[in-house]
Amino acid sequence: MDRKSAQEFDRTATTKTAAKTATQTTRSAPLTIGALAKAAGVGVETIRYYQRRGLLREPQQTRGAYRVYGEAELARLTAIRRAQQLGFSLDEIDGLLALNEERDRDRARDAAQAKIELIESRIRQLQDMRDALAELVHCCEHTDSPAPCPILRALSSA
Amino acid sequence: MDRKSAQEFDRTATTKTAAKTATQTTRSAPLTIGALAKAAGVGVETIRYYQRRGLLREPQQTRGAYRVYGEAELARLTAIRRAQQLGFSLDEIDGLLALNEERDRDRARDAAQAKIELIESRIRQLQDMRDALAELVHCCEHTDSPAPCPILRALSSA
DNA sequence: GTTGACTCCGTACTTCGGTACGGCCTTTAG
DNA sequence: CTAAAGGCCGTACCGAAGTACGGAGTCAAC
Repeated sequence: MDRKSAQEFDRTATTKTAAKTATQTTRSAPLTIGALAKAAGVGVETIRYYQRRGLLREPQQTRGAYRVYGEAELARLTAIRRAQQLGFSLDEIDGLLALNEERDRDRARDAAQAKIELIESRIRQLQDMRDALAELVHCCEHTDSPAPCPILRALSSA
Repeated sequence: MDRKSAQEFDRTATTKTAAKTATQTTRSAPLTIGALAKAAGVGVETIRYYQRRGLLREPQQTRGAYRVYGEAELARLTAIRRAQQLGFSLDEIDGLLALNEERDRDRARDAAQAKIELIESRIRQLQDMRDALAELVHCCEHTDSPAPCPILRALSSA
């Protein structure tokens, strides 16, 4: 009996795509979860984790007791990986991939812009750390030997 | 380590004589854990967490059933916070604060140098993300309206 | 002499993105 | 037919640095 699959998040999910996947997915490349994982370069457990999270649909089609995956799932995993490399979290990716390519350009651009700003603020933080550390190292290298370590002093001094 | 000195093991709550008579090193302000937390700008739970972790000693001195903290603990918490701001983990800080200011200068400098390199590699990663995102945003802003979003296309295209 | 704030202690939970384990079932190759 | 490989499921665990909670005890002020 089929698992009811908690995938009734109807976020206006482009009926076009839903209709096409039924015909396209099945006829391209039938994959087991293991084959899909290998093709996408992730672990089987990762796929199952994405499914639990609602980030990847469980395919409705099965071969015997096993689910059958296709190009749609592979494409989605690839998109997830790319978005991760751009710094998006899985939650953000979920939202991003639910956007409509034509109608939601503003939202996509805003998300990207916001992410840029977050990344840049993090970069500045890290640069501050690096500068402070570099200063201490420089100081350490230019202090004569019998003196206490300027780095450790910087941590402990009042 | 060398700061242990002779302290009375006074478990009875009735003796109040321990207040100022002791000629400790720098036992200036007797603090409860709450006062110490406030002074250090951390939460009480954080202090207790550091103690469990072995990063902060539990003071042997007590007033009644409560532990008494002093300048030493405050200084240590301050040092921990400073080291954290430089990007060190609590484990690393534990090691760092165990170093000897005179004898372990090399080790401190090496740790700082290694941390710098780690930070710089992280910065480069983030810059790559930012550049890729900026490129996409730029692309998005220079694409005519009825076209699909280049950002979303970049994620999903084959 | 009671109230209320504080302390102590142990434990569980948080975020994030997975990874691992164990048991059972199914599929498929030999 | 059988055995190995793989799939399915639920659950626990990882690391990092805490945060939260609950119960019991205690200190101090009024």
